[in-house]
Amino acid sequence: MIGFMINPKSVHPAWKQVGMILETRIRSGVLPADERIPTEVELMSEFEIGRTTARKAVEYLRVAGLVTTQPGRGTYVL
Amino acid sequence: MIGFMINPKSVHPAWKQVGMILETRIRSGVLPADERIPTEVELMSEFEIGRTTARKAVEYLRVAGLVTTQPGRGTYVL
DNA sequence: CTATATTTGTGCGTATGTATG
DNA sequence: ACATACATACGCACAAATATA
Repeated sequence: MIGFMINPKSVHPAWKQVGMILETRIRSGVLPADERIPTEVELMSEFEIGRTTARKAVEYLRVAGLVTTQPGRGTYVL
Repeated sequence: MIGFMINPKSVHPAWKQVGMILETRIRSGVLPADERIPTEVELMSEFEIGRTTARKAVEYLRVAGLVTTQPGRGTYVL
Protein backbone atom coordinates (compact mmCIF):
# COMPACT_ATOMS: atom_id res chain seq x y z
CA MET A 1 0.00 0.00 0.00
CA ILE A 2 1.46 3.22 -1.17
CA GLY A 3 0.53 6.79 -0.64
CA PHE A 4 -2.82 6.15 0.93
CA MET A 5 -2.40 8.72 3.69
CA ILE A 6 -2.51 11.79 1.51
CA ASN A 7 -5.93 13.14 0.75
CA PRO A 8 -6.01 15.64 -2.13
CA LYS A 9 -9.43 16.81 -0.97
CA SER A 10 -8.26 17.63 2.54
CA VAL A 11 -8.39 21.19 3.78
CA HIS A 12 -4.65 20.80 4.38
CA PRO A 13 -2.25 20.86 1.43
CA ALA A 14 -0.22 17.74 0.76
CA TRP A 15 3.00 19.21 2.20
CA LYS A 16 1.23 19.92 5.49
CA GLN A 17 -0.35 16.49 5.66
CA VAL A 18 3.04 14.86 5.20
CA GLY A 19 4.57 17.27 7.69
CA MET A 20 1.95 16.45 10.30
CA ILE A 21 2.39 12.71 9.74
CA LEU A 22 6.13 13.06 10.31
CA GLU A 23 5.45 15.28 13.31
CA THR A 24 3.34 12.51 14.81
CA ARG A 25 6.10 9.98 14.21
CA ILE A 26 8.52 12.23 16.00
CA ARG A 27 6.31 13.13 18.96
CA SER A 28 5.27 9.49 19.38
CA GLY A 29 8.86 8.32 19.40
CA VAL A 30 8.67 6.31 16.20
CA LEU A 31 11.37 8.69 15.02
CA PRO A 32 13.49 9.25 18.14
CA ALA A 33 15.99 12.02 18.81
CA ASP A 34 19.19 11.94 16.75
CA GLU A 35 17.50 9.66 14.25
CA ARG A 36 17.64 10.62 10.60
CA ILE A 37 14.23 11.11 9.03
CA PRO A 38 13.54 9.81 5.51
CA THR A 39 15.40 11.58 2.73
CA GLU A 40 13.56 13.76 0.23
CA VAL A 41 13.68 10.96 -2.34
CA GLU A 42 12.30 8.47 0.19
CA LEU A 43 9.46 10.81 1.10
CA MET A 44 8.72 11.26 -2.59
CA SER A 45 8.21 7.53 -3.11
CA GLU A 46 6.60 6.76 0.26
CA PHE A 47 3.92 9.43 -0.09
CA GLU A 48 3.92 9.62 -3.87
CA ILE A 49 4.66 13.29 -3.90
CA GLY A 50 7.03 15.56 -5.79
CA ARG A 51 10.24 17.06 -4.56
CA THR A 52 8.68 20.45 -3.83
CA THR A 53 6.10 18.85 -1.57
CA ALA A 54 8.68 16.69 0.22
CA ARG A 55 10.91 19.69 0.87
CA LYS A 56 8.04 21.80 2.16
CA ALA A 57 7.06 19.01 4.55
CA VAL A 58 10.60 18.92 5.97
CA GLU A 59 10.64 22.71 6.14
CA TYR A 60 7.45 22.48 8.18
CA LEU A 61 9.30 20.31 10.70
CA ARG A 62 12.26 22.70 10.79
CA VAL A 63 10.01 25.69 11.47
CA ALA A 64 8.34 23.66 14.21
CA GLY A 65 11.77 23.21 15.77
CA LEU A 66 11.54 19.43 15.56
CA VAL A 67 14.46 18.72 13.26
CA THR A 68 17.70 20.13 11.97
CA THR A 69 19.00 19.71 8.45
CA GLN A 70 22.63 19.18 7.54
CA PRO A 71 23.45 19.55 3.83
CA GLY A 72 24.97 16.42 2.41
CA ARG A 73 24.00 14.37 5.46
CA GLY A 74 20.30 14.46 6.10
CA THR A 75 17.67 15.79 8.46
CA TYR A 76 17.81 14.72 12.09
CA VAL A 77 15.33 14.73 14.93
CA LEU A 78 16.17 17.20 17.71
CA MET B 1 19.19 48.30 -17.31
CA ILE B 2 17.84 45.09 -16.03
CA GLY B 3 18.98 42.59 -13.49
CA PHE B 4 22.36 44.10 -12.83
CA MET B 5 22.08 43.90 -9.07
CA ILE B 6 22.17 40.14 -8.80
CA ASN B 7 25.61 38.59 -8.66
CA PRO B 8 25.61 34.83 -9.35
CA LYS B 9 29.07 34.58 -7.83
CA SER B 10 28.03 36.16 -4.55
CA VAL B 11 28.27 34.13 -1.37
CA HIS B 12 24.57 34.89 -1.02
CA PRO B 13 22.05 33.04 -3.18
CA ALA B 14 19.94 35.08 -5.59
CA TRP B 15 16.81 34.88 -3.43
CA LYS B 16 18.70 36.35 -0.49
CA GLN B 17 20.22 39.13 -2.57
CA VAL B 18 16.79 40.14 -3.82
CA GLY B 19 15.38 39.84 -0.31
CA MET B 20 18.08 42.11 1.09
CA ILE B 21 17.56 44.69 -1.65
CA LEU B 22 13.85 44.79 -0.85
CA GLU B 23 14.66 44.92 2.85
CA THR B 24 16.77 48.02 2.23
CA ARG B 25 13.94 49.63 0.29
CA ILE B 26 11.61 49.02 3.18
CA ARG B 27 13.93 50.15 5.97
CA SER B 28 14.91 53.25 3.99
CA GLY B 29 11.29 54.19 3.41
CA VAL B 30 11.34 53.74 -0.33
CA LEU B 31 8.66 51.17 0.32
CA PRO B 32 6.62 52.69 3.16
CA ALA B 33 4.19 50.95 5.51
CA ASP B 34 0.92 49.75 3.99
CA GLU B 35 2.50 49.95 0.56
CA ARG B 36 2.26 46.91 -1.68
CA ILE B 37 5.64 45.56 -2.71
CA PRO B 38 6.19 44.41 -6.32
CA THR B 39 4.26 41.30 -7.32
CA GLU B 40 6.08 38.06 -7.97
CA VAL B 41 5.80 38.63 -11.71
CA GLU B 42 7.23 42.14 -11.35
CA LEU B 43 10.14 40.85 -9.29
CA MET B 44 10.77 38.21 -11.94
CA SER B 45 11.22 40.81 -14.67
CA GLU B 46 12.96 43.46 -12.57
CA PHE B 47 15.64 41.09 -11.30
CA GLU B 48 15.48 38.58 -14.14
CA ILE B 49 14.78 35.69 -11.83
CA GLY B 50 12.34 32.79 -11.80
CA ARG B 51 9.25 32.57 -9.70
CA THR B 52 10.86 30.20 -7.20
CA THR B 53 13.52 32.80 -6.47
CA ALA B 54 11.00 35.64 -6.31
CA ARG B 55 8.85 33.76 -3.85
CA LYS B 56 11.81 32.88 -1.62
CA ALA B 57 12.83 36.53 -1.56
CA VAL B 58 9.37 37.53 -0.37
CA GLU B 59 9.39 34.68 2.15
CA TYR B 60 12.64 36.13 3.48
CA LEU B 61 10.83 39.40 4.13
CA ARG B 62 7.94 37.61 5.81
CA VAL B 63 10.28 35.71 8.13
CA ALA B 64 11.98 39.02 8.92
CA GLY B 65 8.59 40.36 9.98
CA LEU B 66 8.72 43.15 7.44
CA VAL B 67 5.71 42.27 5.31
CA THR B 68 2.47 40.36 5.31
CA THR B 69 1.04 38.49 2.33
CA GLN B 70 -2.62 38.28 1.43
CA PRO B 71 -3.51 35.63 -1.16
CA GLY B 72 -5.16 37.14 -4.20
CA ARG B 73 -4.11 40.66 -3.19
CA GLY B 74 -0.40 40.99 -2.72
CA THR B 75 2.31 41.53 -0.13
CA TYR B 76 2.23 44.64 2.03
CA VAL B 77 4.80 46.43 4.16
CA LEU B 78 4.08 46.25 7.88
C1' DC C 1 -24.83 38.19 -10.68
C1' DT C 2 -21.33 36.94 -14.01
C1' DA C 3 -17.15 37.15 -16.23
C1' DT C 4 -12.41 38.35 -16.51
C1' DA C 5 -7.99 39.67 -14.91
C1' DT C 6 -4.66 39.72 -11.28
C1' DT C 7 -2.02 37.69 -7.56
C1' DT C 8 -0.64 34.27 -4.49
C1' DG C 9 -0.80 28.99 -3.34
C1' DT C 10 0.18 24.35 -4.47
C1' DG C 11 2.38 20.86 -7.01
C1' DC C 12 4.83 18.62 -10.66
C1' DG C 13 9.35 17.94 -13.15
C1' DT C 14 14.24 18.93 -14.18
C1' DA C 15 19.04 20.56 -13.89
C1' DT C 16 23.02 22.02 -11.56
C1' DG C 17 25.72 23.25 -7.39
C1' DT C 18 27.57 22.23 -2.79
C1' DA C 19 28.61 19.45 1.26
C1' DT C 20 29.46 15.09 3.19
C1' DG C 21 30.96 10.26 3.52
C1' DA D 1 36.88 9.50 -7.78
C1' DC D 2 32.30 8.42 -6.56
C1' DA D 3 27.76 8.14 -4.33
C1' DT D 4 24.48 10.32 -1.38
C1' DA D 5 21.75 14.18 0.21
C1' DC D 6 20.37 18.78 0.61
C1' DA D 7 20.38 23.80 -1.76
C1' DT D 8 19.40 26.67 -5.41
C1' DA D 9 17.01 27.77 -9.52
C1' DC D 10 14.52 27.23 -13.66
C1' DG D 11 9.94 26.21 -16.08
C1' DC D 12 5.13 24.85 -16.30
C1' DA D 13 0.27 24.08 -14.92
C1' DC D 14 -3.75 24.60 -12.33
C1' DA D 15 -6.33 26.12 -8.06
C1' DA D 16 -7.97 29.65 -4.89
C1' DA D 17 -8.67 34.31 -3.36
C1' DT D 18 -9.39 38.92 -4.60
C1' DA D 19 -10.51 42.92 -7.32
C1' DT D 20 -12.70 44.94 -11.11
C1' DA D 21 -15.54 45.53 -15.36
